[in-house]
Amino acid sequence: MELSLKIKMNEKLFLRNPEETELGRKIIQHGIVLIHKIGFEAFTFKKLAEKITTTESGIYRYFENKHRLLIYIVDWYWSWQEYRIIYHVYNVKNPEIKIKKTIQLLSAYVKDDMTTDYINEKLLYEIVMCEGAKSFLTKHVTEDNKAKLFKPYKDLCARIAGFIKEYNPKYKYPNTLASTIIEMAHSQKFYMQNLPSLTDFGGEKDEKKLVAFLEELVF
Amino acid sequence: MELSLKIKMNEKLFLRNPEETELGRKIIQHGIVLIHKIGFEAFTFKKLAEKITTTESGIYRYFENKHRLLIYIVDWYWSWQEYRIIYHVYNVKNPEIKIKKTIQLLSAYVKDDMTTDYINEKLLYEIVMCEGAKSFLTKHVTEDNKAKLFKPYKDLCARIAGFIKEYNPKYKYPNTLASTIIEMAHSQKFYMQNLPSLTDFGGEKDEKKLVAFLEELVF
DNA sequence: TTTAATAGATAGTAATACTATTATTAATAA
DNA sequence: TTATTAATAATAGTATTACTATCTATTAAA
Repeated sequence: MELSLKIKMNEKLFLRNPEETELGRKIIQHGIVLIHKIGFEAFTFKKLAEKITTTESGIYRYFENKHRLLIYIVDWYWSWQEYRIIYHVYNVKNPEIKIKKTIQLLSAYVKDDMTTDYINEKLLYEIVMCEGAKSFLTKHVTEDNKAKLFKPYKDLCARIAGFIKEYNPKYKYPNTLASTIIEMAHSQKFYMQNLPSLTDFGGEKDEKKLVAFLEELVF
Repeated sequence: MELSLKIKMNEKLFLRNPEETELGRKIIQHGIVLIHKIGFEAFTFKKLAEKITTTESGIYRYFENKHRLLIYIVDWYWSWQEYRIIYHVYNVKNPEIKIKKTIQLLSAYVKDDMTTDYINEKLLYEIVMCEGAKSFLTKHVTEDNKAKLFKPYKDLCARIAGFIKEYNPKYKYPNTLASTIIEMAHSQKFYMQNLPSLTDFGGEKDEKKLVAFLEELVF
């Protein structure tokens, strides 16, 4: 990711850059709203086209298929999360504090943060929670990975692994622990809302216990 | 789950019991083979029908849709894993050994174990690794959960949480830790094979390091 | 001003996810 | 035994999905 507010996206994700045109930004903005509303399975380009008064083929000129659009918005989310972490940890020397801050940022309920005009971070966060794994749980993971489509997720993981290495250079599984933190912050949140018996924080509205659990796991 | 070798499946999962007929068993057996081969997205009842020389509508008489078939086989897998754990932990008193055995069973590469004639556990294990999460990552989780379609997964989680409580009755997050173990045993395995930079055991063929990681996490 | 690129609208196609109907076979009652 | 009913199998049909292709209108650059 780039350290500017504008997140540079992998060019292989789209046929034409959606950031550059009105229609492109509408596709992203309302794509997020619609996927959030009806779920990725029921989401189609035709339905999205109706919402933004364009045609199916209009959207196909930007994205090859709906899966690429999903990866696009999920990638954007991970880059945004990494940006937030870098921002909040800036000038912090103590690696323990860096890790704690990271856990908090990943576990907290996200609100639409208004730094980006056409992306609703709250909805995006819920999409990543419910549909995020579908971006790589496919028969074409390997090709997609070669095309660097999952780079933002891997970058975030590597950054957190870096904090863990700073904290304890001898620890043998920094990457595994980092991906565990990211994944658990999201999937336990999904369980809390949908399958509470898989957690110990069923139905609770705040994330304090989840943060406590993750901190215990790490330290 | 029932303690017999025959796993009793939730009746809401099917329209007619696939265990009771030749065609039904073929649907399960070749359904597993085909989902493993082409992935759940590309899998259709028509393609499966061709493989077992029946018709699409023949399969629809057993399962409402392909998602129900997925839940059926994923549920079978979790019940089978719980059965294996109960079996291997039988007469063991020490909760630490119980947990270690559980971690080993969940992390080990599964081979087709031949106790069941028409289900290939090795393929099923890989399906759960790649497609398992899709059984509950839907807009209808809540209804499915009310219909108890995820009971085998929750039972397994509760059993492992029980071991954790035995080991340390004061620990505050037994269910969360249990679901973390189950999930990480499967998703880290997926990463090892497909996105190795998210782990510290990239490309390795055995699960020793994964077991060590999970044990460090718990103890 | 001409050309070239872009956007928009329309139509078309193969495959998917089903449903409904008809045909066939098996089981049971008169 | 025959007639009736019931269960199962096969066939056909439909709306939607996931695209592709074509044609026209508009805008922008040379």
